[in-house]
Amino acid sequence: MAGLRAKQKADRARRILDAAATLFREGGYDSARIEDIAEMAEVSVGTLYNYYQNKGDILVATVAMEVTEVLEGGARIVANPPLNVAEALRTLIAQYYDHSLVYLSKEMWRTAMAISIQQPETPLSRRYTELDGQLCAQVARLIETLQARGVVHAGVDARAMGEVFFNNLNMMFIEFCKVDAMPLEALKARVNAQHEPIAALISTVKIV
Amino acid sequence: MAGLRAKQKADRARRILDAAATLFREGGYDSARIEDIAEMAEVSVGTLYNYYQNKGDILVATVAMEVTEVLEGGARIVANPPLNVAEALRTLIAQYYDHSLVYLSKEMWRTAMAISIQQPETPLSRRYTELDGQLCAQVARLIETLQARGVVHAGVDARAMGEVFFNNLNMMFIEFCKVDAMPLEALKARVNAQHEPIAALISTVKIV
DNA sequence: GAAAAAGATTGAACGAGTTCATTTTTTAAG
DNA sequence: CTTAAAAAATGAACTCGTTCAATCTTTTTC
Repeated sequence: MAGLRAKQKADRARRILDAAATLFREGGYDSARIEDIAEMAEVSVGTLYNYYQNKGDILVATVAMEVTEVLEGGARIVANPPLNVAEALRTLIAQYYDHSLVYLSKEMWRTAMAISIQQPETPLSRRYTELDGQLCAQVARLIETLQARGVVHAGVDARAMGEVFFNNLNMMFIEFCKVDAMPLEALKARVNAQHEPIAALISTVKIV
Repeated sequence: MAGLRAKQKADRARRILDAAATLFREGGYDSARIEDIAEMAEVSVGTLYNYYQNKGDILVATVAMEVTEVLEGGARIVANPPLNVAEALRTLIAQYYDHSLVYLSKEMWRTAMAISIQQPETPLSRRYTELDGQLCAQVARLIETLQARGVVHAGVDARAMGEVFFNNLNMMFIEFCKVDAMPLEALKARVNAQHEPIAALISTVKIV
């Protein structure tokens, strides 16, 4: 048997992640005790720490999976976007926002974002930051694509524009997660209100 | 004697805040133990918790004072800004960024931002969020002022534009705090590179 | 297939933030 | 001035994340 050890290792890692995700979603991050997660995953507390550096890492790992999925969906939109700046942005951003609460609660997002800010040198925080960078690049690519198709004025700095759009939608998402009562639609409406006038400025097509 | 109690109370609150700020700056947030802060402030651990809900609150209180100062400096710039969009933005943002590291370390900022995201319902986190809102409004007011003086095209949505500029500079500041090696000048250069092309779009004055 | 080496697991012990029943101090009332 | 009531201070005890020396399991060696 070539990989009994490797097999057990993969199995345990997955069990821990599943147990943690379940408990985080059920009662929130703080209420899920390491001991509980270990028990549900059928490993000891010490073993859990062989797989993840600390409690936060487990959460960030969960969030990283979610972001990876969103990136894939976003790539499809960027490959063939609506040929209208405001609408293209709305479509891509809706893809991001709509997926965000499928597997994760606002509280989980808040905790994950807080961790990635507070301990940026952790391997999984680095990964989270890197995924953020990819999302940012994706928005920039959208603007570049629109520019290549003549929908955005040639003189516009697509890269800078994309970064600013991304930082805005990201910051607005943080604010959204801070207010439990705020619905997704309100977030989308507010971001659209910010982006639409700017989209009009860089657009070659005038909307009536 | 009307206010012995009130006087002692104010005195203790200040002593705790001073002690905490000193220890946070010296060795970082995590290394400063509650017991150490209490000892330096000459109160017991329990008393400290009568004045602040938790360790994070003490830090957020410190940061809130810093932001308040920055807001005052910003108001002077907005009242009489350079009559050039890119330059006006640069000036206001330099005021924000340059003050940011005078009293606080990047690590303190990271921790404070993380706390205000993670526990947004805490009184002092609310205060921090409110101050953020005031900074945002200040940037919007800058654009409005420039528009009123004819430097920004009349058709531009100054409010939306200001919010987007602010969210961008705020997000970039978070990234800046995540990388210990990054100097202030690099941050300002990157943000300027993002804002300058947009400033050109909304500006009535063309730069050669 | 037995023994040694390497790799993982374990849970008791530790550290630091937080709580709360008790004690002390201040104010108000008689 | 004495005493009762209110407010605040105190620190030992508690919780929970984290560590690490001892133990067990898997792999490699001969």
